[in-house]
Amino acid sequence: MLNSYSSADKVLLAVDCIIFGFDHQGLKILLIKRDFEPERGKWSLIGGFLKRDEILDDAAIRILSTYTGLHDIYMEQLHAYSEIDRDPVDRTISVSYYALINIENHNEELIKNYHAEWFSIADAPNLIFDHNEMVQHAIRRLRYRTSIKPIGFELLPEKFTMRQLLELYEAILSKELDKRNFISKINSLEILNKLDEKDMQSSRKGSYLYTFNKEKYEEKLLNDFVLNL
Amino acid sequence: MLNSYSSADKVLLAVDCIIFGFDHQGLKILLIKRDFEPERGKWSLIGGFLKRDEILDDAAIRILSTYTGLHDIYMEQLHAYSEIDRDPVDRTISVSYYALINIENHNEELIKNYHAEWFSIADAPNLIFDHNEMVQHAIRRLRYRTSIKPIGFELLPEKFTMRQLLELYEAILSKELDKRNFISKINSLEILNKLDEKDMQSSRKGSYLYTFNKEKYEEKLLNDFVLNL
DNA sequence: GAAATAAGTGTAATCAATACATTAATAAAT
DNA sequence: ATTTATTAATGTATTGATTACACTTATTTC
Repeated sequence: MLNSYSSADKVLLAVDCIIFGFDHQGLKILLIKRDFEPERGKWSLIGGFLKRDEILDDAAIRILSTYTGLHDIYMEQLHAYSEIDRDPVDRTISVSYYALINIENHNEELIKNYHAEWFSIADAPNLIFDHNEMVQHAIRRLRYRTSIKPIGFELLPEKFTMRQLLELYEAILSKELDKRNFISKINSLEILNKLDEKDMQSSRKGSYLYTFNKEKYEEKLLNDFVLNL
Repeated sequence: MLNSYSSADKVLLAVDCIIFGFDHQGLKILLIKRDFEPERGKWSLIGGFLKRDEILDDAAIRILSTYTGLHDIYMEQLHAYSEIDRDPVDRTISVSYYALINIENHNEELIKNYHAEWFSIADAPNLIFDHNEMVQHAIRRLRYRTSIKPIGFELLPEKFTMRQLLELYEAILSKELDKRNFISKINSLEILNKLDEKDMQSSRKGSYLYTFNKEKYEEKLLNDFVLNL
């Protein structure tokens, strides 16, 4: 039995993560100021190299948790980028992943230590290598995903109002949605729990808080429903 | 300036192609009997290793054309597979691509020389490594793609009948479609040219042949339409 | 010219998506 | 205590899209 494919070239394999978060200002991504060459001091996605004894999904999870302290996060592989000189140092193929996180949950300490920062999608700085392209690609995928599955719950705090949910969808799809139609569609999915509790921040009247009902959602998923907003 | 990321591990990067074809028997994939170790003699997707000076898309194109003689074929990257021992010889990450080809156009000679063969999706043999999973994944993607863009034209001969088109969609989606509704939906897209010519193979009456109108299609694409079958 | 075969065609019924405006609840101000 | 300001909550009618469904036509073969 052989123990190598002798003629083939080996390459470096990197993982880059597009980390989406959401707050009252809209949809954001987490970027880091590179502290090593090349391109030291420029903004970049967070990333790292795949280890010999590690699968890509685990590398993505490791990288995400190193920089944010978060575990059990929704991540999805996006695409492999392989332009010859995309990284000038060495031939590196990068596999991108995107993650959705609740912006309140991450570890502030870590983010500070790594010189990471949240940027609104609209005014994110220019990024190194092909990272701008990766971000655009991830936004498209996020929009698509959102249109077929109610994915956005990962981006909200555990308890949220209908308005927050509406604004999240508006941010992701970057279009205005009709409030009444939105609410009735969401309600028709029957994947939310309406709490007795109200959020009094937003108005005099106060608005009911909801939680995402994961069991009902999983149940529904079997009959792969579509959310047409 | 550095000239390597010294601490990172290098790996082999392979490309595997799921090649779809279509004929009167339905949807098919092209498989090859491996003539090298490991798993010599077993069925496999066609694939190869990424070269140092090559991007993934080009590797996929090179591999496809080596085995089929075809050029200018629709291919799309699918997913990177990275289980540690997916290939027992050496740590190999594989990026899958799928292609749609007109089954009549490939080079029979080449296919024979390489011991490649077309198999109906339903009765394809068991494949090496994680190739079965790759195929399943590709079928899902093909279905999805078909539902949002009229992609299937790549799989038909240049001139085709409505029945052939209908049967192609039925094969891809693996469900029956209503003939009248299908035809009126396709017609409403206005992306076909109806020829004066008839195909007399299929019936006494003969059925009109159509060609795909690429210009009209490109025009339509701008307003990203959806094909809801 | 009768029989066989697949092609070609239209409508009504149902379901889904959209557009749209008023009342309700409460806190703050006076 | 009353008024004012603010956002939450709610339903319906219209339009558009999707589905279900059956008969006639053209042609070849016998």
